[in-house]
Amino acid sequence: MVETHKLTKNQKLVVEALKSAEGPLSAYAILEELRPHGVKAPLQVYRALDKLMELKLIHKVESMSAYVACVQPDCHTHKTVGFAICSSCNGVQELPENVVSLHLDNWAQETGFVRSGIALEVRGTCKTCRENEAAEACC
Amino acid sequence: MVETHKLTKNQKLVVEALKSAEGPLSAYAILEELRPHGVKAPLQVYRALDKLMELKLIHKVESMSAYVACVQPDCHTHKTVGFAICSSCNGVQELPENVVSLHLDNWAQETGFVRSGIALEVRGTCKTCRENEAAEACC
DNA sequence: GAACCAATGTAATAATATAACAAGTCAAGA
DNA sequence: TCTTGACTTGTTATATTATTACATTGGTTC
Repeated sequence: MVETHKLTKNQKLVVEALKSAEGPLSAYAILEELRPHGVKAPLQVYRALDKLMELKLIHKVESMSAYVACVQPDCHTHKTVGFAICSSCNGVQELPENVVSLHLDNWAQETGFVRSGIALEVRGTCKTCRENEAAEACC
Repeated sequence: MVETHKLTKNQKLVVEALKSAEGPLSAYAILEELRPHGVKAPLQVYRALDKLMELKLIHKVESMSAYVACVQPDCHTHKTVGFAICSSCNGVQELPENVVSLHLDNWAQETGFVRSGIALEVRGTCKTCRENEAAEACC
């Protein structure tokens, strides 16, 4: 279990905002949401985000400049992290660790590159949006 | 062969700047480099970048907000693209297509997610930097 | 308490990216 | 040739994302 009780006030606020969000939030979206709770400046959010990423409680979706709470139960132990992002609804699904790593290990060994982390962002259209688009087109 | 002769003036300038660069360049770094050639505004660069990405002649390294010319000979046919980024020197190596795709296909089929593109950014330390660090530490 | 370290608050600014609109270019067809 | 329309361009202004710098607070250790 993660020791969430050690988090500071701002860190708790930020991680809770992300957990209760539908999808990824930008730093400034988080700021707006937390203004009523006394968070006033971008830096307060960014500092909390940095620490939370260090603790592997959240992730940054690089291609969106946005942040998500990790949904996988033992995510803080992951070395491999990926997302599937729907270009239509901006929804994000986490990719299980096993979809990626294997081949990379070989490549890393061959080239002498030592991995510390990975960002995998798959773009596409999710099932729901695809079905909606099909429904609109058919009639 | 790619039809580079169809590129507009700004597009040619931008792609050439990226090709002759050591590593990834930010949009504003490109702008500074091209000022002597009459490029004056960020939008001129961003528009060229957009088109070049559409043509698959260059790629964006999301986690650096920077852009690189594709080095793989048939890169414009790739659906899968990845980079290994050294956290020490910021150098970027392109990952061959075959290191990633397999497992993703299964996952995509299971979840009904239709892929259109992929951004894979592996963080770590490259061989050269690792050796340099080792040399510094040993004595 | 004094010294210290980490977290905080605040203001200012840097870096990255887009919106809005006017104007120029060029090929296809009347 | 003229004109229409799609596309590219130039320019200004502005939005969005992220960091620097510095003063302050709050607890921990000696």
